[in-house]
Amino acid sequence: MAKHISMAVIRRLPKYHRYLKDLLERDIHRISSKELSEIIGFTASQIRQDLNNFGGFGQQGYGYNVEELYNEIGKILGLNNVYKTIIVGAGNLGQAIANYSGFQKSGFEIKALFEANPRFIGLKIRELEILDVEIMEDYIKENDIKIAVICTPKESAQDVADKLVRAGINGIWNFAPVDLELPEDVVVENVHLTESLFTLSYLLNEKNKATK
Amino acid sequence: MAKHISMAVIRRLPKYHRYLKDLLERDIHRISSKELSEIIGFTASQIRQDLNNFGGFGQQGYGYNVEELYNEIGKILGLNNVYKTIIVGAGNLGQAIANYSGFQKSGFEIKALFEANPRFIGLKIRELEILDVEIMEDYIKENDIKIAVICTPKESAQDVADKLVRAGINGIWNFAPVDLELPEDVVVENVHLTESLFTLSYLLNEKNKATK
DNA sequence: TAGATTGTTAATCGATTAACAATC
DNA sequence: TAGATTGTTAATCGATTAACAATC
Repeated sequence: MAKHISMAVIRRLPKYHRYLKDLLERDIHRISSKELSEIIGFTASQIRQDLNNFGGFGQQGYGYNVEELYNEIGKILGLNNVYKTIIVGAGNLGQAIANYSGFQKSGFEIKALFEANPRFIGLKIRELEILDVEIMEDYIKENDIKIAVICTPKESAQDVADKLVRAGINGIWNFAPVDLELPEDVVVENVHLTESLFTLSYLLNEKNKATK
Repeated sequence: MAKHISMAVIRRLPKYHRYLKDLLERDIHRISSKELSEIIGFTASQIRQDLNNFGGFGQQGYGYNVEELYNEIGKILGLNNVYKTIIVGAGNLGQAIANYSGFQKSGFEIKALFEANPRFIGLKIRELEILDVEIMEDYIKENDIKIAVICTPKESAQDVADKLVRAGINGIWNFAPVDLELPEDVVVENVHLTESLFTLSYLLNEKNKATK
């Protein structure tokens, strides 16, 4: 049985992935936990512990092969899969996500944008037509959509989530400032921008107090 | 001397703030840690511990006054201040942030957008003119800007950050997928969207393995 | 082989939870 | 007053760091 991996570890994986890609682009093919520690800012001990949750990717006396480790972490993150994705809410944020090519490159294929406001329906973002949220459930079922990105105002987010769940979505990337109520087999990742900004505000305040 | 507050606690504060606002809007004026626990999903014990880092806001036998607690947490987060803010990078994401009225309402006054691409310079987003990033340093100094939001591609983010630091900015809200090198008196809060999406991807994968 | 560095166990540190006396 | 619920101390749990034998 697979060992339980804590969220703290999981959230470090994408960062390893990013730094390893960087190293590859700089043509560095071998790295020790100590060297990686110096550029990524985690302790060498933590890096070895983290990686050993998933298997022994290193070699004593040598370190880690950058390309191999990059690929392995990619697999652990599920980046070898392709996920059909839709975006709900075609406001600025929805459009920004639709336009960011990095997500597509990582295997998140954005198939359509949905919107409730009739003024937007029928318009196009890149190649993507904006569709009426009324037909969303059918679209998800017919096109085997796995992931939905919620970029609606908070008032409609739970409603949209309920529709997504009914249509059989597996995962939700939620940008609305609410905590969605979901069945436990649906995975959710929240991006609460206001909470992030308020954290910055707290830290700024702290700093100002310290200087006084 | 002020007691040290851990990041875990700090990151929960905006969530308390959000739920307390909700309660106020629903005309609930009094709440116990136990009741709050049930709606916010932290343990009652944790809630009391968290709040007591900042002072005794409750009353034995009664609980907490919602409005008072909401205001106190707002003050702790520094939301009674107004911060002059600029956005660097006028792509979709920069525009999305400029257009979101919630940030303005919380005291983050967006004063200008800066952009390197001449095609965008001079255009307007709402009332905001897009300015040339070349004049950014002077603008910051002349207008007493405290916060900058970085929405540039990753290649220019560190360069922009260096300019911001030189001009005397206090805090950076960074959306570029890099870890910025900054002097320690400049506060930074990262929003790494790709890391968030990859976390969702991991969790989806995990779930699928479990069902098999 | 000698040196380097992993994988892994043990020790430490910090955060969360439990318990309960204080008190409204 | 009796009941409720906080503030706070103590216990537990989990995550990070240190140490070192294994081994390339």
